[in-house]
Amino acid sequence: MHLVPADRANHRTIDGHRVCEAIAAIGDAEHVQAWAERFSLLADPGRLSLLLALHETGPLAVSDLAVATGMKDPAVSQALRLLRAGGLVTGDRDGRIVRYRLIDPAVAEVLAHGVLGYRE
Amino acid sequence: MHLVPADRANHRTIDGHRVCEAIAAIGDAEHVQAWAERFSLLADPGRLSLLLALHETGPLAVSDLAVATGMKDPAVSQALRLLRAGGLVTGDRDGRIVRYRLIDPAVAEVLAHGVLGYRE
DNA sequence: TGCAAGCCTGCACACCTGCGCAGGTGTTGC
DNA sequence: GCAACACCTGCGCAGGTGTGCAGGCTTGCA
Repeated sequence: MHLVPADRANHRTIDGHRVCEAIAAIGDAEHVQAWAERFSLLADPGRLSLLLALHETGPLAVSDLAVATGMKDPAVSQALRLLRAGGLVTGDRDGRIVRYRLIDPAVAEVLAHGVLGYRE
Repeated sequence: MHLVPADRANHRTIDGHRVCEAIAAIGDAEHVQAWAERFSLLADPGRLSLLLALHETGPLAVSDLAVATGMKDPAVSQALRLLRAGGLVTGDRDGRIVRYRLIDPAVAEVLAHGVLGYRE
């Protein structure tokens, strides 16, 4: 395996073959970037609380989310906008109420196996 | 279930019982905070690449990680310091070489079931 | 029609973060 | 001792991020 890009080939390495394995493990840069952005959305307690509520409880209105999380409604709205821009949630309008729900299966998996799976 | 804290009890709610379910789903604030910090560490492409390399390949030296990720060694060192402070990795010194490895099982789970599980 | 509920937006503020450079510490080998 | 190597640290810059407030928009109901 010669996965080391040409611009780094002249660097010294300690375990050359392990470097190639590591490059293979990291994989596509765009894939890593996409996941980093996902995790960035999960990295705020407010947004994480919103996602947990939506994941476990299902469709919820903005004002109910505000009460459940203790956030103010502009903050909830702003957080949901970011989550919607990232493709993690979507909102269904019902009159003057908008109910949001989680639509990203990968994030749902992370919440289930990670956050909810490791709380004692 | 009356899980709504007293300071929010006077707010109007759309689905009162769902709010309580949501509060139960969110759980402990410290737990959410701890996971938000974990995700914050995963939210950088550089750190995420390092963690993927360590997770799949095992113990790796700093300079090898720099070659594998294309980062400069101060950046790798800085990233590893943050990951170490967060309890995600640890380093074993062998002479002038320090080999790092992933020690957080929850993060390993997220990497396996999330990042690596959802790449097609 | 008038009013309130529900939700969204814009703006300004302080804060934090990642990065690169230069330089430092400790170890190995000549 | 001296030089090369592996790794770490401090500093400053640029850029992004969360937050609060005030206000606007649309919908539903009397």
